[in-house]
Amino acid sequence: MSDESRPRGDKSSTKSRILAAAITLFADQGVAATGVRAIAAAADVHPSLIIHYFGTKDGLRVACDKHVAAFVREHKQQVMRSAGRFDPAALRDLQDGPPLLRYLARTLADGSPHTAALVDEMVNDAVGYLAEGVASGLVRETDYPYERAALLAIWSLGALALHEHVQRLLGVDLTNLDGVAAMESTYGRAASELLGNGIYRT
Amino acid sequence: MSDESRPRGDKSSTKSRILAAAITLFADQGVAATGVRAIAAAADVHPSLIIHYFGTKDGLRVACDKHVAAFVREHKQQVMRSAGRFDPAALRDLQDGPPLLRYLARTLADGSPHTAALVDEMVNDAVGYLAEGVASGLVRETDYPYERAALLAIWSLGALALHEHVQRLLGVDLTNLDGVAAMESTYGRAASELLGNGIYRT
DNA sequence: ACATTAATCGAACGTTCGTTTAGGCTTCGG
DNA sequence: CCGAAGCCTAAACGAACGTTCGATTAATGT
Repeated sequence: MSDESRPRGDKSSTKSRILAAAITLFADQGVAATGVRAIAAAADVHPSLIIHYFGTKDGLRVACDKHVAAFVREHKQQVMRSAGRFDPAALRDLQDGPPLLRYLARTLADGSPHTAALVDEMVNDAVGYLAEGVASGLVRETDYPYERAALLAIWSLGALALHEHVQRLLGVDLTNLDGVAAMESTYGRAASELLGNGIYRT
Repeated sequence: MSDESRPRGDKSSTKSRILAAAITLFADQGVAATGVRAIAAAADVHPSLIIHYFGTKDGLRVACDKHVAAFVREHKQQVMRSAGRFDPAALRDLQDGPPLLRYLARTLADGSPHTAALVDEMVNDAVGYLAEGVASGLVRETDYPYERAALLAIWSLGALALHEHVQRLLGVDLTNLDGVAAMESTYGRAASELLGNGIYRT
């Protein structure tokens, strides 16, 4: 490999290689079940280097949280599939790299402060989106706009958290899908019908 | 001769005390983050006794899965709150004892075979319930009854899995609620509106 | 009364955990 | 050239992990 611009190996990449490996393993097995040694092996570095860079294992977890949160903040609408508009191209970044959405799904259920803040932001954004929809006549009015937005967000993110079950039941992988495929999928079809008409006959 | 020898101490059942402690701690901290020693201390028994009864820690986890699954099977409709009918009295058992719903919420996201089977059952039951609703004219028809049932189940269970966020956003604790309170809650109100009318203006 | 069996404890096993400490290399400014 | 600085490794620490083994106690069958 050619590396001459940076000191040892790849400099800027080592830290992010650790981060990527950590996100992958945390997403796959959970944080508590993943040891620093396994992460180090996956990143091809020495375990103590992780401590050197991130201080502690929990520091690494926080760094992962922040990294994923930063990414999701840039692609909020795409993550909230069932209630938003789609920009398929923006999700291309998800196809490669560490499984950020699977990591998010993990931490949604595990509960981290950063994820909680992220969810709060998404709900507030959803309130705005839905208000725009109401103003343009596309979305029904409601007496409880905040609660409606919160519930839509919960349902979207809950489905993401249970993506294994969604995959098994509906054959759709919510963590590995771009927006177009989501709308054309079984999940998207059923969601459109439910949110379009409701279930109860009027 | 079949069942019991109740030799030592008081112990209505030491085994079930261990099970209850394990469910509580697993629900609170996750399986991987909970040690057998902590469970043993909570159940006030010696750690090796857990191994003696359940063979291995994973055997204990499986026993917890089965125990929770058995309980949920008896109260299926109550767990699937947003899509079903309610029998408030049947949930009284949840107020005391180990936090079975919190444990279920954990394993829904963590993924265990028993939980997956349980979810599959609930979806199939929901198909039946919804078909009855259609027959009685209460529920809209659909071209995709299975997908609709699956998605409703996913949303209900997903909200349960994200109960911490639901609590924070809507002030409702889905793991500690009986059916009536669920319908009167912010969550129930928003869910009724969404599933009743949909969001999109027709 | 005695042998049997189940229930429970106490102590230790070997492993893995997260972390610490010390020190090699490499690169580079003076 | 040299010493400082940064990247990274090697070896080891104490604690906690899941588990094993053997002994002790109490109920049961005969």
